[in-house]
Amino acid sequence: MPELPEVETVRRGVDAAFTGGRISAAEIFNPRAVRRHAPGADDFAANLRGLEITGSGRRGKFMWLGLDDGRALVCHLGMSGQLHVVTDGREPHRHLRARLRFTDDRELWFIDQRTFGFWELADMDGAVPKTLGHIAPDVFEPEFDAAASAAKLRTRRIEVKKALLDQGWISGVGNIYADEALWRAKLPGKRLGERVSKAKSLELLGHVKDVLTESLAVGGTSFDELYVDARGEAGYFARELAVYGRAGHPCKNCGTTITKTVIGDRSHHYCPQCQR
DNA sequence: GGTCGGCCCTGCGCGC
DNA sequence: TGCGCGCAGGGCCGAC
Repeated sequence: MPELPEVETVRRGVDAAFTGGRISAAEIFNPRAVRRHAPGADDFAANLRGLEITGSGRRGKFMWLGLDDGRALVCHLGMSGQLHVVTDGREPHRHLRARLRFTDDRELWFIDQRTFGFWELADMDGAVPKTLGHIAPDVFEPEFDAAASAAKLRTRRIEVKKALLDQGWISGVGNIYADEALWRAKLPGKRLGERVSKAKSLELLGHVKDVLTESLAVGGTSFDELYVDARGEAGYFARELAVYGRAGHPCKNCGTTITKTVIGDRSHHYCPQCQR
């Protein structure tokens, strides 16, 4: 599932391929892909025609392509979304939801099996699209304030695992890296935010940044064909995971069997010995 | 304002 | 073999 490292890996690939490129046509094959564009898919496609890509950006799991009319094409990959740079005229993928054609005959494909991802057009508000105003800065942004974020966590009456998935508090963290950061911090995911010490809150945020950094360095986490980068290549962080997807296996720290439970309707993997 | 639960969706694995 | 069910989960929305 694409979280921050996977989205950033994709963004870099798309940025390198298409910055300076001009869109000759846009095609929407599944209207769900542009469900946030109220005037509909045809209008969405018409808006993009003839525009040039000026660059790209990212906040958390959202990425966008800057457009020369001052707006942005915001992309969220959802659970299974992929952006592919296509140069070889291959046959359309069965889950191809949208496609941009460029004047040099290259194409940007939006493939999304589960259709939780989407594209939208947004005006910019400074450096970030207006529609992302409710998304908190991620740990790599200069605006991210670790001390303030730690303090905010300590006001919350929800489990810390749930808080990590709240993109309004800290963005870019999904189920995989939330579990990994909690294990590194030796913090039980069920503990309420208000019961986490100041030092532990800061330590947790440090582990969030570390695990995201390490994953980004190897191209993110791939479990199956649902995540590959813009060139179609898998990431290698799955082999580094300590708890996520390792229920029934020994903890890499103490040997205790990793346990799987549910917090906030999402799976949670942890070491019952280390995370007490 | 904060929290919670339900919904969207598709493919896979499992049990019968 | 084939069918039905549960599961995976990010973000949004309405309800409380």
